[in-house]
Amino acid sequence: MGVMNVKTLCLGILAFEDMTGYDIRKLAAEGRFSHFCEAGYGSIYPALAQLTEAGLVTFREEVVEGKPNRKIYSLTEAGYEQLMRSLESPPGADRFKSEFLFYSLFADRLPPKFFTAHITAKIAETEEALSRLLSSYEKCEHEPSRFALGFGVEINRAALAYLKKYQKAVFASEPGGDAGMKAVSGKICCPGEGSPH
Amino acid sequence: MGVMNVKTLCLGILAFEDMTGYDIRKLAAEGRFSHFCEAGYGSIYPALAQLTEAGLVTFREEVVEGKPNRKIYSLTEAGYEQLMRSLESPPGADRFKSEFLFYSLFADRLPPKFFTAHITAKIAETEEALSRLLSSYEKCEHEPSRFALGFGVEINRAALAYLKKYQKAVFASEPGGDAGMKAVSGKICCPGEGSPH
DNA sequence: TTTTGGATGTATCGGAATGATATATTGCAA
DNA sequence: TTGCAATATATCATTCCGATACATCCAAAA
Repeated sequence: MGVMNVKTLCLGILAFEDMTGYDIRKLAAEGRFSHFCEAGYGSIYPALAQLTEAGLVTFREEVVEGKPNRKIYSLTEAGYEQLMRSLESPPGADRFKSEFLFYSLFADRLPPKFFTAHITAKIAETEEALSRLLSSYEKCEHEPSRFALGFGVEINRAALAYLKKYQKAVFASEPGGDAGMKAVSGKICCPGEGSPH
Repeated sequence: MGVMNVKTLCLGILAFEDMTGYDIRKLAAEGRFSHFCEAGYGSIYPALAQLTEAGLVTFREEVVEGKPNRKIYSLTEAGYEQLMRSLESPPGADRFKSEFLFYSLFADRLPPKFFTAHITAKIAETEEALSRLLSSYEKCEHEPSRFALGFGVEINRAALAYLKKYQKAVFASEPGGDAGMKAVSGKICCPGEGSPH
C-alpha cells in the first residue's frame, strides 16, 4: 500500500498528455493537480531517468538553438500497463500537514497579534486557493479531474468557513481585535453548527 | 518560511509535557496531533539526539530491568526560546497529499468496481477519522489543541459529505450500483450546493 | 498449555524526497 | 539598461520515510 511515489505520479500525468519534465513539475506544483500532490525538479528528473531506463517512458528531443534540448516524454505500452496495475491496489491514506495548525497550539504563549496575523494570512491564502480551484472546476466540464477538483473546492470552503468563524469570534470578544487565542479554548462554538446534518 | 521540521515538532510537543521518543511518535502519528503532522522513529530519534547535542532538550534515564532504559526528554530554557523564535516567522503553506484523488483521475480507465470500492473504503476511513477527532474535541474543553481539532472536524465533515454525495449519484444513475466514474464527469452536481453560503 | 501477537521502548539503514542552487537564453518591465 | 520572470535541464546535501532489528512483558487464541 502506498504506491504513489514520484515515478507513479509521472506515469499518471503522462497518461493524459506528452510533456516535458518542466511541465510535469508545473502541473504537480502549481497546476490543477497541485492540491493533492506535489513534486519538485529534484525528484521528477531522476524519476524520468529511471523510468526511461526501465522502458516505461520514452522521449523525443526537440532541438532549440542555444537552449538545452526539450525532452518531450511519453508513456510506452509497458508504462501504461504498469500504471494500471498500480491503480488496482488500494490507495494509501491521505496526509495533511499544516504548519499553521501546529502554530495554533502555541498561540496563547505569544503576543496575540502574531496568531491573528497568521489567521488573516491563512484566510487570504485559502480564498485564493478556492478561487483558483473554482475556476478550474468550471472549465473541466467532462474531464476526469472534475471529481478531485470538486473535492478540493469543498475542503477549502469548509476551511475558510471555520477560519472566518474563529476570526469573527475573536473580534467580537474584543472590539480592538487583539483578544488572541485565549478565545479559542472557550469562545468558539461547537464545530459543525450550521453544517448540513 | 517552513520551519516545521521534525526538530521543531519535537520541541513543540515537549513544550506540553516531558515524554519519551516513543510517546512523541505516538502523538504525531496516532494521537491528537496526527491529523496535521506526522513523523516516524526514523526521524524522531535522530532529531532528539541532535537537539540534545545542541542543548535544546535534556533527558533523564529511567532504569527498567531487562528493557532498554527509558529516556524521558524535556525542554531546556534554550529549547523553549528557540521554539518561540520559530513561531514568530509566518507558517509555511499547508500541504495535502491524496493518493485517493490521484486514483480518481483514472477511474474511467479501469473496471468500475475498483473505484466504487475505493470510495466506499474512503468513506469508512473518513468516518472513523471524524469520530476520533470528535471524541478528542469533546474532551479538550480548554486545551490549546481545540482550534486544530475543530479544524480537523470540519474538514473531515466536508470530505465525508462530498464522498457520500458522489456515491449517491453513482447508485442513482445505475441501480445495480456499478455505473463507475463515467458519472463523475457530468452527473455530480456543482460543489457547494447546499453548503451555507 | 503453548504460542502467537500486540504494546512498550530504543535505535539504525537504505532508499526516496525536499529545497536550494547552477546553467543558459529570451523577453518584458522598471 | 538593469533586473527579473519564464522556459528548461540537471545535481546535491540535507532531511525524511518505511521497514526492520532487538528485547521484554502480557493477554488472548490455539
